[in-house]
Amino acid sequence: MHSPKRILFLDLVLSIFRLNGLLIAEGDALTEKLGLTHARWKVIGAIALSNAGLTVPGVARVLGQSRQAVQRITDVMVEDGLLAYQRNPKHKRSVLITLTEEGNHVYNMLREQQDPWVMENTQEIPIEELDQALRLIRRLINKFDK
Amino acid sequence: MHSPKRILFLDLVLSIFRLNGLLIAEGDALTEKLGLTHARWKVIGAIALSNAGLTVPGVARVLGQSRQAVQRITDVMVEDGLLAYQRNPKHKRSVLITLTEEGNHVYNMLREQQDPWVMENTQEIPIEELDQALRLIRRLINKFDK
DNA sequence: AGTACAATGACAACATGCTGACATAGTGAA
DNA sequence: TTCACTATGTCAGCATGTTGTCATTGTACT
Repeated sequence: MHSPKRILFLDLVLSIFRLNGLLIAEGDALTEKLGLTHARWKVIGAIALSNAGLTVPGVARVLGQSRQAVQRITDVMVEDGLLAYQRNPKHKRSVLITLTEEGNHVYNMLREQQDPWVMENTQEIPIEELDQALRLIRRLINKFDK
Repeated sequence: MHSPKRILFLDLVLSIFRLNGLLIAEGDALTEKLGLTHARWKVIGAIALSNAGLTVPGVARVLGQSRQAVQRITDVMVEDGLLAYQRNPKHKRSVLITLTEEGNHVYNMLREQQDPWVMENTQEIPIEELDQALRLIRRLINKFDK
């Protein structure tokens, strides 16, 4: 039962693993000077993009990770002065995470690094191809994320 | 500079992270009964697919990982009786990894689990879409892997 | 109100990945 | 042959992810 589709799908899965590793390495290299790691810019990005403010489990849900993993990262980032915990009117213990002034500054620098990187790597790729690939990946995400 | 392409690409990157996590979870669930983890079936798969026999750094190159990470996994799998190290005529210290009888058995069971899973998850996806997505991902892999 | 269930923080154990460092083995060029 | 460079095994430290557990807080239903 070596249907072409089977081979293709397994190849796709392995390629996702591979690309994931490479993207993490790219992200780490890109943000090394900012003192960030991939785990940290994922968190910073999630918080920066949220208007209302996020709790730790909220960030975890956005990123599709365990709340414990996110908690560990945010605790360190608060120590480092990038994030701050603020009282949450909706919950006695579950605080809201916000970017400090320094966190905002780092986020802006992150954007400055990221923009040319994106440009460089999508230049010769038609937007339709990106769109199609994204749609397939989203389809798979929905299939596995219930 | 919020071009659609920029947004699209960042979205794609985040989706790859997300799908990667979900695929690992799927793989772990699928192979739990076999006593495997995602790190182990990646290694088993790489070795099973190689004709000539692979060394530890060889597996690492195939999987795009550090040789140290692979070494740690294979050492445990040898202890568990799934893999065996064999003398390498080409190198005094760098042994070849082979599947033991039990390793082969586990690999076959892995295939039996995997096949219906692949079927189930690709049923309504046209083969052309899979192919296009794979090609884009390969293109990105080549861009980042030098 | 009371009670069961879900969500959260906190801590621990563990699996995996990375890099760095060092000794040894293999390779290729002078 | 000799010597520099690369490849490999090995050990260590660290970052990040997962799951499990327990106490506490929120929520929803009766």
